[in-house]
Amino acid sequence: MTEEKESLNFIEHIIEEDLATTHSRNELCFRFPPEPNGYLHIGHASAICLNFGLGEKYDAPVNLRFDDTNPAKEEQEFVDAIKRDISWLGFTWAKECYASDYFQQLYEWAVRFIKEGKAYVDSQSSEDIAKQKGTPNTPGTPSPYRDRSVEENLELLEKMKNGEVVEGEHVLRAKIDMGSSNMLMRDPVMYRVLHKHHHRTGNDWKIFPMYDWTHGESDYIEQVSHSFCTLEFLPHRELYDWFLDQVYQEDRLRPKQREFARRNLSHTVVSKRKLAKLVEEGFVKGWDDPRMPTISGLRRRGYTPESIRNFVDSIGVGKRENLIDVSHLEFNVREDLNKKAPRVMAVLDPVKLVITNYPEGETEWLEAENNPEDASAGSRKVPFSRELYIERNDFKEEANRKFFRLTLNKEVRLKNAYIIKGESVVKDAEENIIEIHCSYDPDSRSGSGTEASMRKVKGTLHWVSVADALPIEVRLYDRLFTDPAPDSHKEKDFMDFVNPNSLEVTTGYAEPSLKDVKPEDKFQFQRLGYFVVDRDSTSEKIVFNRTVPLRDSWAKLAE
RNA sequence: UGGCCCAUGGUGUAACUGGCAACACGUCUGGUUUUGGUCCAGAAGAGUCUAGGUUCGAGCCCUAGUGGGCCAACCA
Repeated sequence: MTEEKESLNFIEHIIEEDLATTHSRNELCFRFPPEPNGYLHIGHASAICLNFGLGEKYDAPVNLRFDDTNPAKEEQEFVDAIKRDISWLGFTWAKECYASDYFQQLYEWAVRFIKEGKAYVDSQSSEDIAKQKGTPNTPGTPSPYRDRSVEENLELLEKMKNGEVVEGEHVLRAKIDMGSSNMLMRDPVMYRVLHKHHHRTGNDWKIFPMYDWTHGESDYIEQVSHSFCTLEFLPHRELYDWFLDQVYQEDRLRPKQREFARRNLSHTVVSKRKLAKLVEEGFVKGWDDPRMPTISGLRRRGYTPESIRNFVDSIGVGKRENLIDVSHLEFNVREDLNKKAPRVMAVLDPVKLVITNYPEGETEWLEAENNPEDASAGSRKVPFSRELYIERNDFKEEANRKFFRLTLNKEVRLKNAYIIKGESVVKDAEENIIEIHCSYDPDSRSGSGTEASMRKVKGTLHWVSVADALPIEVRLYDRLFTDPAPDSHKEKDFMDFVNPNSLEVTTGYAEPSLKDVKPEDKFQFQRLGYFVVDRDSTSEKIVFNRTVPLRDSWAKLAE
């Protein structure tokens, strides 16, 4: 066994170092802590793959913890959707946890804080409290309630808890340092009063802990060793540690928060508020619209879990600002689908091709390989006859040498079938081509030894037999935003960058073997791209979403 | 007027305690192929934000500057 020199990302370096100094391997424990207030999106995929990936790498548990401390925004529906999406990505959590399970413990600790003079009830308005906080440049001033007696504090917190005060009347604040250069240390709010129904605790609690007061303590309760979050939480670390200092006991493991940069995808917006606007204003049909950057949208677009995980792994983690080009993501889908998606033929912009020397009324069933990348995928039969559909832009009456498709008097191969030669065209009164006539070489059937090495033809076309053609509906997608970074234009509305042509609905014909497909089945339509069967469509026809075009081919076909 | 974080080809990351800047995507050539896909071979493209310093030697360490980001929700 030779030791492979493996390059670690900075997160793994942190863990390796802790393993070498302070932590034993079986102490490692991670967590993914979504707030159940919306759907998971591609941005979350990074955090999911990071935490669960570490779990797999170090054989350590990863908890799925719902950060459900704000009943105003959270719903059971989102809890279910999040669990479904994480499972779909292929990850398994060790424990399903809820911050709300720790409300009682948190409350008992808070009482202790008061008794120890580390917390007090403030009875000012949120505006006044904000004012006293100062600015990043100027220190804050202490609240007039900062030195309330322990008894009074205890009594008021009890009232808050029992719902005897209205929302906003009091808050519980930690007594830290109003002069700190870190705004978060200026007596942060620990509890606020909220008379809202919570999706799990119902109406039991009238006070709800803030994020900072909940997160580190939840990590501590679950004995999470490393709590990874995004960079904007870096200033929270000092507070995370302060809260932990107050409750930490020597014989327990002490969690650490570390931060990484969130990944930004070009031509993508992940702000919940903005995505919601797209849904509300009808630019997309819902949160799982195939154009949406949500995990469910990507799934419906035909992305595979593997492609998303490979993508996240390949872009790594860092600490700097970034804007990852979507071509990275697209590469990963193509790479995965290339191995998995059976090749089938479909024609989206049909024009009739008549093989003049082929017997009328006859149909022969030709052998077609399902996937050249996967021998075990086997083969199928496709019907061939005198009248076929081919792609309109696969024919030009005459063309230059760079045109690798059908022209008059030149030979091309029909995929899985015969070599044909263009003869003539039939046009209507407006000079539109209605039919293309050609002849075929009966001896050139696929597999008959007429490969390119034997006979050079201009190219290979996909086709569908008219008599057996299966009508289909096809949805072609383009990027949702015209700008690589619609979020960076602070002075402009992101709606200015919504691409009005992000969806093109069209029809076409596919080979009959597709008549029994199921939702989420994926195919490569030869030369047209990767497609996925859409579920619950409103169309009579089978609907296919194009996941992604084949590399380059679509642009060139459309030239 | 403050504090903290970051800075490597077009993009994203590497470079283990300093030792000729690597990988992937993208781009461009050429070859194979019954997909203008795949696959194969190859190329171009950064001398690591700037200026100093330490050192035999700096992308890595130090100082200053510049540029970008974060911090003033009873959101997370």
